Amino acid sequence: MHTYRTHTCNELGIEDVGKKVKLSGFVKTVRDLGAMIFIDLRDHYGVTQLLVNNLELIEVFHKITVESTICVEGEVIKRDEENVNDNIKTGKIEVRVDSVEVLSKANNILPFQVEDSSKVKEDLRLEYRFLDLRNENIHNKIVFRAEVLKYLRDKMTELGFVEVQTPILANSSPEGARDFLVPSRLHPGEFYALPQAPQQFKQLLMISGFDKYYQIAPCFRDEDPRADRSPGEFYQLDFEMSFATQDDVLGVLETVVGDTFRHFTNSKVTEAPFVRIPYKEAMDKYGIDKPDLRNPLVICDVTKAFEVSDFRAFKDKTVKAIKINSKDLPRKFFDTMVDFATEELEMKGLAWIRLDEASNMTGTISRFVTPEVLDKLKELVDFKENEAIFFVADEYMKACLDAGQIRIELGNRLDLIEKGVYKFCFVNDFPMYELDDEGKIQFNHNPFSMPIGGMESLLNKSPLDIIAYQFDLVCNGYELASGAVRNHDIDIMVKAFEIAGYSKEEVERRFGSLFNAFSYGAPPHAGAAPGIDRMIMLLLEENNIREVIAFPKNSKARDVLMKAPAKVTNQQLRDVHIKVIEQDIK
RNA sequence: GGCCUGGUAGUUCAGUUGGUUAGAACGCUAGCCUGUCACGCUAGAGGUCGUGGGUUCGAGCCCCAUUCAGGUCGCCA
Repeated sequence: MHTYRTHTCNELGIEDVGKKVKLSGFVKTVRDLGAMIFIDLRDHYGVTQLLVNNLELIEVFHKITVESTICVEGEVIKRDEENVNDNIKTGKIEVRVDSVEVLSKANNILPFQVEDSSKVKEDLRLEYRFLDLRNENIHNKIVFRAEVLKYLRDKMTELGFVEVQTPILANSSPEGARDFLVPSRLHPGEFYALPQAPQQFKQLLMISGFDKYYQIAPCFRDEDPRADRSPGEFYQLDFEMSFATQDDVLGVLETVVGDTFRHFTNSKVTEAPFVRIPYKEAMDKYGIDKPDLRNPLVICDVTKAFEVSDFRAFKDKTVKAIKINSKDLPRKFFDTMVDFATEELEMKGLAWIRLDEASNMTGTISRFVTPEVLDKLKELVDFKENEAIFFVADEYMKACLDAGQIRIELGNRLDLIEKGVYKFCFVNDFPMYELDDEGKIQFNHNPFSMPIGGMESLLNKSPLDIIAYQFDLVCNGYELASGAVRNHDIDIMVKAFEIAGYSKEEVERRFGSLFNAFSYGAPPHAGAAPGIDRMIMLLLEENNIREVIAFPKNSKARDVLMKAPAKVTNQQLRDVHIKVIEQDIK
């Protein structure tokens, strides 16, 4: 019977010496010593060294190019002690080749060498992703991803969740990111949309009584990418629970995500319960809704200290302060921070003062810091010798956000970020509504979230003061999951949409199916969705999400390997009743 | 859509104030080599300096436009 191999390239050891074996794989390297040639043969599993020392075969091997696939037969021989290679598992033996068959020849000039593909320009790597993925390190990230996926599935199953697959050809949801549209052939002028998340389906599943649903769900959003955000498509561990409270969902996240991080890394991982930081507090203390808790710096509000001051730049402003240890810091450090603030962040300025070891004060606003103000600062932030304070003054939210960026930059420049640790927290109590650019009230997060206090809050509170059962799971400054207690009460939902300016008829029209389903008995339910790509990226300590995706799009959302998107034939367009506007094509 | 950075050999990069024939390493081709494992040694081929215009006696280098890429802001319920 014909076979390609008796063993993989990671299998043979000292116990196999003397065996006749057959191996297949890729030619990784050729070391030609004249009367003998060494070949490293690579497959998915590992590497085995081949020895060719017969004259006829040497002639054949001279024609074999690197990265070709070959099949060899030969005998396993023991390497002498001094020739053992401890870098590979099969390093104690080699296979002396008796015959070879070239299965598929590779071009002699490769677009790049597989061994250093990670240094190559990304576009070229992606165009030849099939070669790039032969590189052991890159290959292993995809294998690692498979292990994480299996672990997540096992974990969710263990916790009693049922995996249900929801449609890919779905409907357009008017809220949120732009949809990817799919024209319908059978229904001229109508479109499917690829789901931005299985949000409405999973809520329907709760109404169907599935109690605990999960899915490793593809999500599609037509938005611009970031280093940590895959363009177009990404995967979420989407789950939803019936008769569940916010704490029930947070508990599942703590277990599933926490255990996953503990299982796949040796780093320190936050123990449950993860700290819960209300949105307002996150903005006050960290100036961001996804704080990196590895950074020890905390923002303080010192508005009160300057109330007594006549420093005009701070007059009637919120003043935020970040205190650092400034011992041995050169003056230049402060100047470059000011440059960063004004140039990178386009802030109006960045004030600072410092106290030397003798408590002498210097800094850009030292002459405005009267003894009275200084006393107040000492009281508010415990300001001492050998410390410095950076000040950000602006209208409240802008001051928070700017101070947040300064905090991050100081953490990096002063090398304060704790290493080898995953610090989790929940940010909860997000506001239900916010103002858009025109000052109109709109949903801040998910329109299907339950307001805390229910109908009573909607009726009695000012919209911007209403808080939702809406939360994020944050890890080292990355938003890892978003979740909420859903609004399952039809009256509350109508009211919630009314506040955002939607009539009952409009809600019925846009979310008709879900709206209708809520009229037939809905369990209170809640859920969340951790981002899988981002989780794997964190586990592998990658800062580019494309490294953990087998066939990623480039940062212009193009698949440079398969050449998508691409033009289609006129017949295909006619089939789906689409006419392309020529002026739109450059 | 805005801003920042970049595009030089198959790949990664260097290229001085604008000045002779644009270099290096790896890869490739040919040759030598019986213990290599990033093998070594010798020789060789390989370039529209992203593209188009301009300034100049002269442009890889300066100016303008454009394109592609990476990052970032907007955006991401």
